[in-house]
Amino acid sequence: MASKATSIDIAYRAGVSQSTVSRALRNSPLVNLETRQRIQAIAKELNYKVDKNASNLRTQNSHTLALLLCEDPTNDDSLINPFFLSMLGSITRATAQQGYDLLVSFQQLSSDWHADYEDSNKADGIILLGYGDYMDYEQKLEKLLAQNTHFVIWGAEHNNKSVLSIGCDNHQGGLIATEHLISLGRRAFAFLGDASSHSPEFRDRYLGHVKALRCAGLPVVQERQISAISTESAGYHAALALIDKGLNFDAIFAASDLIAVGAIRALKEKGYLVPEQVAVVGYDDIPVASFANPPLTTIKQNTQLAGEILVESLLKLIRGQSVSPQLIPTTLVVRSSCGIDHTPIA
Amino acid sequence: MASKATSIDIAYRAGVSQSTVSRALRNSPLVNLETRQRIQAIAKELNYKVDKNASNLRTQNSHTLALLLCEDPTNDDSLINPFFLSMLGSITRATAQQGYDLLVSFQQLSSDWHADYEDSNKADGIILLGYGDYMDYEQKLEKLLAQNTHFVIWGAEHNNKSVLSIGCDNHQGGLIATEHLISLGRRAFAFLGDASSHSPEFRDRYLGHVKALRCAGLPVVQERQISAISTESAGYHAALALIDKGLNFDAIFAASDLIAVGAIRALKEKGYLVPEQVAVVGYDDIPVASFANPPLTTIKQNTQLAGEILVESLLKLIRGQSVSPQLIPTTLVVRSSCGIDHTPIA
DNA sequence: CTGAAAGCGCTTACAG
DNA sequence: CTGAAAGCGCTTACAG
Repeated sequence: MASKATSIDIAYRAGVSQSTVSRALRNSPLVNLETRQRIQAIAKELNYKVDKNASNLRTQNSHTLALLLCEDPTNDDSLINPFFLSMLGSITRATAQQGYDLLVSFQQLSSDWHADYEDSNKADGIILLGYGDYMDYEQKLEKLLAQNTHFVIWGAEHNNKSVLSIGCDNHQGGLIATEHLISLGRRAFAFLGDASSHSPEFRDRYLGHVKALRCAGLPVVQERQISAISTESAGYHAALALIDKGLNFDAIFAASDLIAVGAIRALKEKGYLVPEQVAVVGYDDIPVASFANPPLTTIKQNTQLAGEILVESLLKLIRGQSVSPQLIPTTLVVRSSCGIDHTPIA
Repeated sequence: MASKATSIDIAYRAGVSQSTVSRALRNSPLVNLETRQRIQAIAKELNYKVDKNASNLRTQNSHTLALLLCEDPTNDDSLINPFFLSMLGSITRATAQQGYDLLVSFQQLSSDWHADYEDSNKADGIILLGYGDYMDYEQKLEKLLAQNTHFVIWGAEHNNKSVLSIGCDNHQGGLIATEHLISLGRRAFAFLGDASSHSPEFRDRYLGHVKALRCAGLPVVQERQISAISTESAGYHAALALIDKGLNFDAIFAASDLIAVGAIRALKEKGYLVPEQVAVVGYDDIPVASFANPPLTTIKQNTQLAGEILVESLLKLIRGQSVSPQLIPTTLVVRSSCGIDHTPIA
């Protein structure tokens, strides 16, 4: 096996200096057109590629973005939340479209993630993605900030204005989901999902939900809010806990589709008819949503657009351009899990 | 912002040479234990990280693996096959566990993918993943081989013995899926999926299917094999085409879950009862499978294990250790889409 | 056990 | 338009 061609090999064949080769390959107008083309032809012939390590070392930037998936460690290890998988796909595409490479990593496996990437010069910036416990990594964000690391974070808007967050409008999502249920005649609502400041995205969904109730003059019943992380099993258990309380309810707004799907399973096991007795709305529009039984009405987050905006914003940040947090609108996807017009039970 | 600390900064503070710092940070026993610890403490304090570009350039290896997702370009751009998304997740994990980084990329966006990664020294090896048209990239594989690139390919075993392939045992999968249907009394089979050499994985599933029919003394009816790529919509149209032929059939073996889900939709639209009149088995066990209506019986590929084996094998290849192709056994996941004992119709 | 030095393969002022 | 040279931040023989 011949070892890889370097710019020196090309210089030798072309009878020019290595500097000229370097310039020609970057298509510098400084180099005579004919020489440039000759050099490029030789490079192609030798299957030459610029050594990124060398050029990055020299220029001190990597043309690489890092994606850190910070998932709730209580999740089953083998399952990544399908919503994030979808985001991962769109971020991968958007990154490639911008001519950057994408380094992917999971948080749990690297305790020192805040420093691992940019500091080791492998990435110019970081995208943080995850429904983690925000309290947990608040300090890590501080550290990133202190180090002047370029990063964007997916999710709710952040208290600290220096943190650039991009996310879907969770408040609006919670609002329209609930308004839809109200318009169908539902009156007694339960909310399944953590609504504390540990899960700012879920909390915003909850706040939107509460706002819709208030606007409609409906009561907000604390006992019908059951905490749950975003898994099918948490949704299942949250719904069981709700049922156990013996309270009346005719609608469930679940903070995520996985929770909704688990809740539907629990409801059916306990003999409830969905949507006749209990309407259910989820959040995310993961692929499973349309295959649930009944198919799940949900709030769709545009992951395609989200990935693009995330990447674009990070790139702007890296280039020193000004960027501001963005809220991406969500849309209601109506399927049959909320049924049609309903006579209120309470 | 202070610029990043280098080994020289540490050397200065520790009052030793830069060489000693480098050794100490790699925990070399050559360096006096006390000195080593002092240096490591200073490094920690300065939040120092080795510059990977520099060390990679020097050592000529990158501790990075590249994953190339080669998807069928006829797919909807926004959707990645959930099976590959799941593989992506397990590969990401497995790579991190081995202390490597993962670079992710899609084929369509880079015409020159065969050279982009290893040649530019950003990755030590490549994992190729995709239900592409194998004929299409046969030559690209040749090129990879010619360049002595380290790579593993997910999928069917390859004619060229120099290509290391890791995959699930598609033949066995097709066999057990069909045997299961036969055991339930099904006799008139249709196969939905490309069975040509363009899709070696699907073809192996088909061959396993045919073998089971032969063993049971059942006819293999050419007209009931309808080509389809792995999308829900292709499955839908394939099933419609099958129905249009006016042939009798009481079982469908679909080459993938997406095809199966599309086929079920078509069957239901046309008034067929699933599984009463037509039993359906899919392949992959994607998340949607359990939520299909009826829940889909399918062949599960162990993506967790597959990711680990893929990464381990590639790493062995890179280290020059011997590796051989591996076939990962599949398992039958029985749900309700094949129903129970059935009186044959033909 | 430690240091001085070479060199990985580029990019880019500087000089002509 | 082109070349000689410095230098990015490491690792690792080589010499002591």
